[in-house]
Amino acid sequence: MDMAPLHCNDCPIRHRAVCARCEGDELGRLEEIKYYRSFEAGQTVIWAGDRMDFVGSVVTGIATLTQTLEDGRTQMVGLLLPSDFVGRPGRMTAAYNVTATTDILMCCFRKKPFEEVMYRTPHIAQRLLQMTLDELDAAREWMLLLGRKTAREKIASLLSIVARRDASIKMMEAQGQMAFDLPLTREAMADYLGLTLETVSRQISALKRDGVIRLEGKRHVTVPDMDRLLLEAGDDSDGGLPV
Amino acid sequence: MDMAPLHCNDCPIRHRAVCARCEGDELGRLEEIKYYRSFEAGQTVIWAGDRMDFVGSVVTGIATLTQTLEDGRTQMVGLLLPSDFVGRPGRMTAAYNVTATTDILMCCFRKKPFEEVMYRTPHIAQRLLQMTLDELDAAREWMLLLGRKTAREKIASLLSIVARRDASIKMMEAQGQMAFDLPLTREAMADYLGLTLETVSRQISALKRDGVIRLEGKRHVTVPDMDRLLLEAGDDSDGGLPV
DNA sequence: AACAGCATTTGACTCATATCAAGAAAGCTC
DNA sequence: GAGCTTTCTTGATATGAGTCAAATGCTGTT
Repeated sequence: MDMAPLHCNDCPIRHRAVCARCEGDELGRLEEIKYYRSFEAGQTVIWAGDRMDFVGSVVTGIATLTQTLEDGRTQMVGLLLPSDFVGRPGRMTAAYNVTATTDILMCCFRKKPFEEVMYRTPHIAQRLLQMTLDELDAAREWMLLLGRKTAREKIASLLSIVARRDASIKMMEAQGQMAFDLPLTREAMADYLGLTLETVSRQISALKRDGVIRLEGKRHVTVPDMDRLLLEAGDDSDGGLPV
Repeated sequence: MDMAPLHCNDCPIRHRAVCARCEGDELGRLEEIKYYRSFEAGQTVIWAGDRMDFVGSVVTGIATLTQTLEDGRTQMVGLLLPSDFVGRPGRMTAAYNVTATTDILMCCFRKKPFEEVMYRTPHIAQRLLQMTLDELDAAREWMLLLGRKTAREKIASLLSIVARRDASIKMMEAQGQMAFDLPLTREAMADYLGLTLETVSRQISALKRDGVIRLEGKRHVTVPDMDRLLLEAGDDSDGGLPV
């Protein structure tokens, strides 16, 4: 089970989260009002439409934002990784379902006190603006994927994003041979990519058959040649998200 | 041809744009550094990847943000209406193509001076954060549309968004019978919805045949029953974007 | 070891949308 | 207003991804 860090200075997301630009006093104000919550894999953090009286950051683990149509069709609209921010200052109700994909630990603030601190602390609003702009860019990249890419390109894109992120955590370049774990089930991948889980499965098999990837178990992926994968993803060479 | 307002107080987007929360002094600082540019329908404002040394707001007219894959497939990722902001403080190059769909007038600021004013003026950053969060919500709504809606639902969704926006400009409720002009060609609609222009045309014909809409000319749409259109759009009842 | 419960893969078939092609309508230019 | 060009509509056909169904493989349980 995750242990909550006692002090912000020991926090693994200290320099990437909404608090990243705060120092000394400013950090102190946040530290005073923060509290931790944890959720088990599979648990729902919030339902769309529910009253939401807190905001917060993912400290460890992975969560998803999803939207659904009345008849149950669902689309993932965000993948929340450590340091990502949940909730919107100035809004009463949640706009999306937030679900824990793995066990997660969140650093939370009641909305009201957070808003007050934010208005007194430009560094928080500045950092939140920067993070929101990054999310907007990521959302627009996904719009291109959802609207115009083929199933194979969608899968290759998802794999290369996961590979890139994994590389950035390990502080390596995303090139040559790479290996990583998929943090999502086939169904979650389908919801992310706007596909059915059968199509996801078939396309992963096809990429395997064509030597673009190798699989050990269902979740561990090896990419012998990152450039080849990027080619399959169909992005132009200056490629995509810097995740 | 559009005339640029001499003073911000006469500006049609004074209370909706990035300057909305500024008064007196704050507004003065922006007024000092602003300048106007206009573009004709069809002109490209910026190409993705180009160096971008200004930011600005659309004052009148409509522009689009698009992304493209190498082979020419293109996806619209944003529709810029009056008061929408273009460009990102802190970034060197444009991330998307910006194209004028109609003649447009833009209120621009060189990026450097704007950034300096913004850091001294919390009201600007606050307003920009709010606008960016709204855009992110809109982008996520579009992700649901692109990933999970049928062609018919996509068209109905676009029509209802245009109808709603038109109503909000005219300060009316979006219900009962409504009439408005489509600001986009069939091709632009296709790029927005992740469809081909033939499919757009067919689905519009189908909605007409089924009595959901009426057409006068290619561009003028009458919706006899807004609720029926919303039903066709497939959103749940608490429905979508408040554009 | 046998079994239950999932997640995943694979197969056969269907269907929605894309593609290719032609024609009609609307807008412009001279 | 004749002759362009561009935009839009419609038809015939192809195809990629969805649907329905069954089989396989894993995980954990008793």
